[in-house]
Amino acid sequence: MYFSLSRLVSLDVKWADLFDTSNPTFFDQHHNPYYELIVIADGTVHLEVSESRHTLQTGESLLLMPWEVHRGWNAQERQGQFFWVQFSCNPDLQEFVLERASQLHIAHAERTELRTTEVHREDLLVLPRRQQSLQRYKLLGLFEQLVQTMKQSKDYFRFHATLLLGEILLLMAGDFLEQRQLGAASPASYLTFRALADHLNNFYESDVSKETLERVLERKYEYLCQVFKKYTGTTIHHYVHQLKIQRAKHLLEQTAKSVKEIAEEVGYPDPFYFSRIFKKLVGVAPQHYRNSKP
DNA sequence: CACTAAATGATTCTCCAACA
DNA sequence: TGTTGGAGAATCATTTAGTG
Repeated sequence: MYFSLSRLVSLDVKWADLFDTSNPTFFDQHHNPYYELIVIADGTVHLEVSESRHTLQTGESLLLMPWEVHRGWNAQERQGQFFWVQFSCNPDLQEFVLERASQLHIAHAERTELRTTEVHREDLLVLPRRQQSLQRYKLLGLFEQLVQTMKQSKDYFRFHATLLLGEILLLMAGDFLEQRQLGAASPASYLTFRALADHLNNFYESDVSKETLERVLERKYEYLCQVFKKYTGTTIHHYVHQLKIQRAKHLLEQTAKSVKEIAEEVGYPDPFYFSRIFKKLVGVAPQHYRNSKP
């Protein structure tokens, strides 16, 4: 079973601690209103979670859903210690159906965020319900820090705890990716795409013609379009317009420059054309946009 | 998989005029 | 000063077929 976590999530650590299974309450029923992540710190832990019984070794992790009932079992065997953290998460974790291994690849590299203000897609972290970490000491180290942080309750400890939890989740998701032997090498086309996007980001107001792009990147334009579309879902010039308009909006709000000057500055020699594009992308004409802002 | 050539359809861009 | 619209030319985007 797998879960996906949105990149745009807000996390909140509720509590974290180290639990020793010699504590007699280990065999009582436990449940809580939050997500709970358990990582075995030492020894073996026998844990029963809603009817299914797990035997977890050091470094293994188990992700519990809110209100999921869990308790220890197998009282005969000696058991160890585990870290746990309870957290809330918005949006919630989604159950993730992993049909093909390639889905992970898509989550990892297929679409990329550009430098515009709009969010084109959410990258999802994929977290397995149960997993043995490849970097168990790093994981346990992070947990140790998390528990310390929550105990000290000073400075920005809640903020720090959130970052630590994020790092823990990222580490686990990264491990999972690696275990799938995916996400290792970036394809060459991705590097081409990066170079292209960098060029657009830097020169969008001056020179992004077909010829220049071919010359700078030493690839045929047809290919560049193909690659750009593949990673972003949009076209080169649509992206350039977005960059220009984004800057124009800023200039309209923050300066007293005329529309004509702004058009010139962001890369539209023809102010008539600038107006038209602005209207198309923003919904209102430049001057109206400026007037509507306080 | 990375890339090119060629063909074709799509859109963007320029320039002009009319109007608020 | 700024917005909107049209017409035609210039560019751009996409597809298909093909190479190593």
